[in-house]
Amino acid sequence: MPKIELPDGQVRDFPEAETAYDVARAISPSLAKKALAAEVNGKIVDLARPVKDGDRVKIATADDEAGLYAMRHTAAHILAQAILRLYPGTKLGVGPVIEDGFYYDVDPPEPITADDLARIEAEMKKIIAEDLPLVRREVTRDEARRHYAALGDPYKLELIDAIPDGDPITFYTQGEFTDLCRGPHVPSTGKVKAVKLLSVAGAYWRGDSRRPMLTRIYGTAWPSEQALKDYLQALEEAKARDHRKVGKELKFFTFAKEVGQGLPLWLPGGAKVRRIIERYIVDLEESLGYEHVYTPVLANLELYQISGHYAHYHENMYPPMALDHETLVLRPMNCPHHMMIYKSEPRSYRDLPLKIAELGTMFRYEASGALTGLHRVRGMTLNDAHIFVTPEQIEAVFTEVVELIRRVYRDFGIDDYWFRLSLRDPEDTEKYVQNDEIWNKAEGMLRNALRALGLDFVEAKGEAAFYGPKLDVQVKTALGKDETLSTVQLDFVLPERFDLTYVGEDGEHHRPVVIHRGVVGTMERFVAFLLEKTKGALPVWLSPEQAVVLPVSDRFRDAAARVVRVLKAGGVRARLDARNESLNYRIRDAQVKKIPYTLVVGEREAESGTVAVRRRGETKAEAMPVEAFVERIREDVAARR
RNA sequence: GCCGAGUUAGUUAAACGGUAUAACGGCGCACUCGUAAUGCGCAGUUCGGAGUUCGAUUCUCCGACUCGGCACCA
Repeated sequence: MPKIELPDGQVRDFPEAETAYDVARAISPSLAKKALAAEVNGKIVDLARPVKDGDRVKIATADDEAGLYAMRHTAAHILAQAILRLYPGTKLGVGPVIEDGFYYDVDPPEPITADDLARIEAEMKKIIAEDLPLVRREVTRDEARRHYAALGDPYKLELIDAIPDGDPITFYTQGEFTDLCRGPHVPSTGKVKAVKLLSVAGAYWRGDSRRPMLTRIYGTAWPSEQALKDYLQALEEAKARDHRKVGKELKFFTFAKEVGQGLPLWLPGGAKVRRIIERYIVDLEESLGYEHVYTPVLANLELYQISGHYAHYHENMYPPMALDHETLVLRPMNCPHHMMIYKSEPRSYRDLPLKIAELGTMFRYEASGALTGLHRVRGMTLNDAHIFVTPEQIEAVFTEVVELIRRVYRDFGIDDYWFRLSLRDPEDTEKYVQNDEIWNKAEGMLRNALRALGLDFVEAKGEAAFYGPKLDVQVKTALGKDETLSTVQLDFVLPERFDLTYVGEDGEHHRPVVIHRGVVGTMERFVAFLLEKTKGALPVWLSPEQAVVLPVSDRFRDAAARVVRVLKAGGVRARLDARNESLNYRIRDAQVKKIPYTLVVGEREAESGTVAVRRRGETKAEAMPVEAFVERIREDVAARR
């Protein structure tokens, strides 16, 4: 007589119930119909799984994460089944659920391209219409191996071998198709309501670039056609925010193959925004005791051999140039130069923390396939600083930097971000400087400081810099990809390698610790992020043009020009648009160009010394004296609106 | 770098292997206009190279770049 605890906390008797599905049926027939999976004691399982006395059971429908998960997981199996029907002999990799969808990695006997997706999708719809039940079966390792040996599928065999001893090995069968899978799944293929295949791409087997490349097919699945349609529309809207599109329309930046891949040209509008951001951050940092410097983008290779960059990072560096008696490299990072500034004179504990900052331009040889607009480039300028501290100062300075980051994000209106503590992968001996003691110490310190700050953060193994762990501040791009905007890194390695010292209170030499930090990050990525966040409608304080002044007709051209002069004298970035076009045309143009304020000057305004002010995105205009408008802009800028 | 798909005017797009187009933008002319597109006119080496063909924007090959992923990463 199983007594089952339901999500609302009530405990009920389900005399006949053997499975989660029985529980759903006993609660209500309509729930049984909608049921896709179940959560039993917090674990997502098939509806057909047995329940026992004392279990906590929640029936999952398409409205629940668990239900959607099971549905998309089954959709992945349907995809694999469809591919096997159309491309017999295809070998299967993995087919997991991802955010908003699923994919399956396959190795077909003939290439599958985007043109084939419609066919595969049609076959999937057939399988859904067949409403094939999914049957779970636990198998022995031997049986599983025999199954895939017979099919000649090396990938599944490898997956079987990777399952730890003692873990159950399960097969799910739907119709003629059986897949190695831990589940859970919906009860039958007909429960998958709306599917669509989105794209096809190459993906290395097990994420390893030394291993074969499989064909990955991405798809999405939703509980209804309408939900699918809404999702596809959201995808389209996301594309409209893409900084590559917006940046092109607003003429913020461009690329030219004659200049080079991944080397952006900042056009006047983008350059203006960048300069505003640069002035903002330099002023702010100087007010906090940072000292801004300039150092060259080239350096002797030796500098990067001392730092260890050449050993650990040379694949991302442009190759050395041997000239005269020097061998030079383009710098991929600014740190070594700042180490040399530290070393340029003896330092005392009284000098610390010493904050050396620079808008440092650097060049990294990024893989060609990684380049994406301004998000990933080969030439970039970083809002960089290196803070030299005593070991005792680490936590206080780290905290101060995190607070600076939060302040800057507030000023830019960025509120959707999260912290990632990036740690080394101790297994990866090639990437990371070897010194267990230092790593453990550094990682422990960061973790403690974050806890003391009371910040939520996720830990990510293998994301650290080669010389130390770091705190990354993560945001999402318009297309939904995670990206690092800011970073704070703890470094015990460079001070050693450069033999940095300071004289302590005791008169002895001590080793400082370096904190690397980028707050605004690279100007390229930051501006790209702002463009995507605002869809190009930048706040007044950042807009390259804050106001455009439109004379109603030529008769008011002089009056409008006078207004522009007053605005400019008042510090407003204003422009006259007296083109031989209709007023409506020029208003539309100003809206399309996302200019915050459009000012119309006609007879009424010319006589009274006013302007008719229309805000971006609004249709009503408000008349005010020119001086009042200047004041309004000043308020906007002061409030960083 | 790897897998796949693309590349036509400043931009977005069209053109069975048979005269290269349209819209927007730009420029010129007319209109002198009151809050999201006034009318008319003007301007083009189909990414580069090679090949197939009587003839290539279209087919084939090579290269460059862009896009979607993977790997890498601020």
